[in-house]
Amino acid sequence: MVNKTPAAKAPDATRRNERSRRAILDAALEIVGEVGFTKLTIEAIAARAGVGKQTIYRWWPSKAAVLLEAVVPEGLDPLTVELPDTGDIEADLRTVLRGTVDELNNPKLDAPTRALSAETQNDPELGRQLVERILEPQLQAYVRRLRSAQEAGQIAEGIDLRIALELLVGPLFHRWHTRTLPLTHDYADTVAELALRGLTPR
Amino acid sequence: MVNKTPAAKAPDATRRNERSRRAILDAALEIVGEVGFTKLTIEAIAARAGVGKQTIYRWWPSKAAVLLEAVVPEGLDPLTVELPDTGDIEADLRTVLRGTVDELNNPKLDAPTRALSAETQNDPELGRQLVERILEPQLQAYVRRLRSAQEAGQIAEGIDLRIALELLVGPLFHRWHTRTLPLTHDYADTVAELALRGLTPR
Amino acid sequence: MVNKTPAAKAPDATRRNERSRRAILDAALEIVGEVGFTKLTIEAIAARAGVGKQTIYRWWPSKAAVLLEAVVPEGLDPLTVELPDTGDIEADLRTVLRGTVDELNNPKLDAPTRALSAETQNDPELGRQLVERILEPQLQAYVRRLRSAQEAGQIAEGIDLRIALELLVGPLFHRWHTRTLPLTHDYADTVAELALRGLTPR
Amino acid sequence: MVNKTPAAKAPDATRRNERSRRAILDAALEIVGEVGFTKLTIEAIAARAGVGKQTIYRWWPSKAAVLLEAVVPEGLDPLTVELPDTGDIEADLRTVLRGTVDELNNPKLDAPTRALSAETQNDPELGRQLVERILEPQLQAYVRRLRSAQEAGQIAEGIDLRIALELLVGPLFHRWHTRTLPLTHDYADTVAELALRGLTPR
DNA sequence: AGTTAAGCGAGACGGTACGTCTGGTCTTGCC
DNA sequence: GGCAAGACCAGACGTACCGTCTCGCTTAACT
Repeated sequence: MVNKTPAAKAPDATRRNERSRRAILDAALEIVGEVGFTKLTIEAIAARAGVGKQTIYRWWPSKAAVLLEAVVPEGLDPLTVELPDTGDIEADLRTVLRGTVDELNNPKLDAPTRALSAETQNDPELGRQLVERILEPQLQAYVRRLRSAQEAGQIAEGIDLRIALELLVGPLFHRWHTRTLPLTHDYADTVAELALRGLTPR
Repeated sequence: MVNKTPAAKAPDATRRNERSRRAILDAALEIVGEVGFTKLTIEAIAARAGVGKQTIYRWWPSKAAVLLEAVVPEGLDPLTVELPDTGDIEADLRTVLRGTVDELNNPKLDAPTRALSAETQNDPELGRQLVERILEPQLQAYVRRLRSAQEAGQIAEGIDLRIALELLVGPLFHRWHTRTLPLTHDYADTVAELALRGLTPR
Repeated sequence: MVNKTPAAKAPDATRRNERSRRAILDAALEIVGEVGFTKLTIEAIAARAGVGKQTIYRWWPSKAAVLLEAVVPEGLDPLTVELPDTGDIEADLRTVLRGTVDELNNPKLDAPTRALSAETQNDPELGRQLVERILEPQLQAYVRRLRSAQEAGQIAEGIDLRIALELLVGPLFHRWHTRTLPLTHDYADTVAELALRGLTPR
Repeated sequence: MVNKTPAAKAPDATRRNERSRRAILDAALEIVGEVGFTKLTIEAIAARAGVGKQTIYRWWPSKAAVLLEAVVPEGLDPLTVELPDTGDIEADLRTVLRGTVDELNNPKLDAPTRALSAETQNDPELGRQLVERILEPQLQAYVRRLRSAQEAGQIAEGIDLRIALELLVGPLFHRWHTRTLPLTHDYADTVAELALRGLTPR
């Protein structure tokens, strides 16, 4: 399928100007970092990128969509994501959760990430894309690692690994989202420990 | 403290028109339910409420602030919140998490709640208020109930109850926020069970 | 009955606060001199005069009416106006027209006078009042002086003195109104001379 | 000179939409005739003309400027204006002043003309433009006709023709402006006669 | 002397319009 | 045909004033 609506006339992607595309994505990231998502405007992006507004409207449906593409790691994300597997599930989870904490604390990513996170509440379609292209691949990697642990007898049989995963990442996102308390490595460790304790066989 | 900025001249709250206030809050809730937060405008609220725009700007700093006040249960929320305490911590948590699931699934609350949740990402001050006035009182109730269970020996000593609480509610909010999978009573039960399993003494 | 319109409730003028009245007139004159008539607002007058807005609305129908009252020489204008009569009509007219030129060039009166002059175009009722209370008494004084000259044989019989008067003052007001060329004593003299030349008997 | 302020970025006049321009001018004239200048608003013009407000603000600095352009005869006014020259100066002036009286009595032109006349008092720059683009060309035509009469010996040498002109038109504008007495052909004739009498050689 | 009814300062209110900003579309001319 | 540029229609923004309406408070005048 090429067009959602029959009347839509899709632009010819082969003639697309890659320089303009990069300039737009870079400008969007810069501006969102400077003034926040609310004051990020298509006009400002176009001006900063030295680009006509139509060039943005031609390729993206909204400023959030631009930001989404700007945030997605350029080359290879979809399925390449993999968690470490040393055989020690708790150690591996600590490592990963600490990494997640570090990412969430990264000030350069903070503005666009929060902006996108916010916008998904108002724009479910955007949310679907963000989940599909960024979140879900990572969650699947968790599931695969947990399955490996389950097969090794480190996690009780019969446990829904999807829920297990949410037990691990839910607390981190909750704290990030509400800004109630700081996200630290200690916190990551404790979450990993307590969650795992609920998952291990008795 | 009376004024944030010395130059600000606060309006006289004793002269405030309560009818207008209610009309504004009601109109905001109605409109956000109809067209979503992005298309909710101050002008539309004023028009629907039969009120001048200035009357909104006089008392609220943003449409999000209006919505916040509209969503807060009118009379008595701050500390009255209390969780059931039957002595059976798992049963009580199931009850409460099921209730939370029901609230999150309530279509009438969905639009304003997501709108506020989103806006807190762009407006930290709003987030602070939302946490302080709505979220934190409820979380504290969790902490009190968990402490009671801890004292009854149902939860291991030395466990940080704040983190315990996040283990319970984090997964629910994560699923609500990402719209990945449905929020059901079964899900609430499973989360309660697995989280508690990690908290109980060995 | 005291009221023109049955519904109108006239305020009791005997209880009027003279201090407030003066403060309002003074404030209006000050502000119009500072920012011009367009930016003269009732609110600004009230604020500067330390007066409630209602006190202005109670006694005047518009900001132009305030200005009109502020500009009218306080005590004695209506019929006291009299032109000099030395027996030499040309000399007397030169004196008077030079005086008019001086008044029109007075920078303190310029702003309010132009403002009122302008407003009469949009508000004929105001124009009627301004003519009746300020302009007409002066014009009548001209007519009386011209009649005296006519009776002395210095002005031809049969000449409409109303038109004669307009021949004298019309050019001055035209030049003042259009700001085309400067208003000088020389100009006043020349107008008096040429106009009179058209009025004298052959 | 291109820009008054160096920072101003002038819009590209070659891209201007002529249909919008005409619609705006027509709408302004209509509305001013219906409700008067004070209640003429930019918003109403835009709405009636089916035009965005910005399109008005882009090309005109004020509603008065719009009206000025709307009132200026479209094609060819600047120097084409010429008074009749039959050789009989008094007859010619009667013709012209009668024509002026008719124009000033034209009810369709009355509202916008009075509005502009009024506005020039508050906005000297507008006054300058109105004089330059409308009034002065006509006055110059008077001067040329008077010079022709002077050269024919019908007007005394040494008379300042600029002042002579003001003797003729000043009275008419004074009466129009003050609305004291009606403007009739008889009045025009009398003014022409008396003024000329003052100008002719003895 | 006590009551009562205005005028008064203050400012909240329902409105209208302001002049600006941005959204999203359309047009022009360059490449 | 993509693109930079930017004019265009549309409409929300947040502000300024409008003219009306309470609210207490003075401040007479009239019991």
